[in-house]
Amino acid sequence: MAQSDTVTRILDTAEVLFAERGFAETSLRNITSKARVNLAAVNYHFGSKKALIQAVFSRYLDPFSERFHTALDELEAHYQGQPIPLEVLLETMATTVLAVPAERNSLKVFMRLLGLAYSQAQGHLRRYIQQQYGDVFTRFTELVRKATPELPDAERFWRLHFMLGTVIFTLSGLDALRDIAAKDYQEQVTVRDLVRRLRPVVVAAMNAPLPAAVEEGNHGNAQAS
Amino acid sequence: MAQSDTVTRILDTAEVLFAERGFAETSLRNITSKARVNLAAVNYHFGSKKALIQAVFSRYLDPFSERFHTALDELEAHYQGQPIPLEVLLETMATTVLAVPAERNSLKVFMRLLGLAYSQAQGHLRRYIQQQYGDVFTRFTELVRKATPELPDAERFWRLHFMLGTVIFTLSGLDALRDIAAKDYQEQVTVRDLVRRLRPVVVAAMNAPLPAAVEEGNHGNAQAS
DNA sequence: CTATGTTTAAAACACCTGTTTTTTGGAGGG
DNA sequence: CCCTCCAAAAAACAGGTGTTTTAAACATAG
Repeated sequence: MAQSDTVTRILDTAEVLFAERGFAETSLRNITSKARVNLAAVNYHFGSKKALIQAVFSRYLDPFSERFHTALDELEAHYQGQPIPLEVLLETMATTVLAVPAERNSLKVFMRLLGLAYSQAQGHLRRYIQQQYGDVFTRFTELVRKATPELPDAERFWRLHFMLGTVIFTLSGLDALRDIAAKDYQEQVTVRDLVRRLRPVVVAAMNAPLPAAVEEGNHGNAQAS
Repeated sequence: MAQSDTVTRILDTAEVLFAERGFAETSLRNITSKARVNLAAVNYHFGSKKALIQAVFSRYLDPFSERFHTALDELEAHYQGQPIPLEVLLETMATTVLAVPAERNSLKVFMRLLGLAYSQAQGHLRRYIQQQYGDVFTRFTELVRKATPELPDAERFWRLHFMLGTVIFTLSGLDALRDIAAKDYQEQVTVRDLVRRLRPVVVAAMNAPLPAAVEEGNHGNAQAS
């Protein structure tokens, strides 16, 4: 019983503190004392603080990766080689992302962690995520490519990252934004409400007209919706 | 000569290291040794590390705030009470942002700093920026409101922050993204190129159709472009 | 030239960091 | 019963942190 109870208590506490304050600002003593666990337990069970950070991510990303793969399997089976519409792909991704933390902690923590993975230095983390979960992302982008054949590859690449920024930035900074929004519009916004607002914005952004060419006159300015 | 040279050397070095590694991961000894300045000089000239961080931001945001205010003055004078088109507002903001670091360090540093201000814990920084430069942002959003009268207030609020996330996320994580992009598309992307790509995406996102209503049937789904 | 106030330099301070080692506790299996 | 094994607790370690203090150098005004 006390077997792996310590491990999960460490993980549960660590993910919350990491999400709240970042990695460098969260000490092992913060974690272990709040988890009511001995300080040495972290290095005993995980080996190092870096390994603990990666373990926190794995506990979210492993289920996500698996669920998303099977969801894409089903989509591909259903569409039988035909390109899957962009809206369906985005909807599937959103659904999967929303489903994962439901069985764990809050979605907010998950998003904050993703945001930190990008913004904090922590080179080891980006490398770990890249080589551990890069294939899911690659598979998804390939499907998006088939769904938007009119988009130049580079343009699609950048727009996907634009939208990644939108989602991560919004949902990871949700608490602060929610405060401002509540102050100005006295409206209690939920995550699902935000996702509802995000959908048309993301679709419109992906379908935006191509930018004006850099050198020659404004050709290639056709509406793509 | 050695008068305020120490101060600027500290600021020049600090902003680069902060942008590269974040605030907590950058020690005063890192800064002072690289700037070839005595350790105590930081606390002597700035008072504390927090104050140094704020000083780094002020050196960017003070010129930006001033330039942006005068740019908006000119716009308002030119349009004489008529609503300023959204594209013009966005273009003006982009131009001002691009103009500020031209006389200082690179734009990349400026954007990284902005991203850190949001993502890092550092509550004092958000508070400082809010009460120091909040009025410029308020003025801008008010102009955007007049430019997009068909948008509900809450919707416009969220879309502005969606786009803020896009820009900050993209430009602050530019190095990492540039590496990936170069690997896949062997295309050396510049900041100005990215801004060119961002323009139609941001405009399309702001003009996206309203989201489906949350409770009742799908009314309120009118195209807003 | 002597004072005075300001800037640098060096050292010390008190504290916190991640990690390692040593010691203790308590189940199972022979 | 003893003994091994594994987890937990306590303590120690080596090093880094922001900040403060002390001492020296310097310029400038009286």
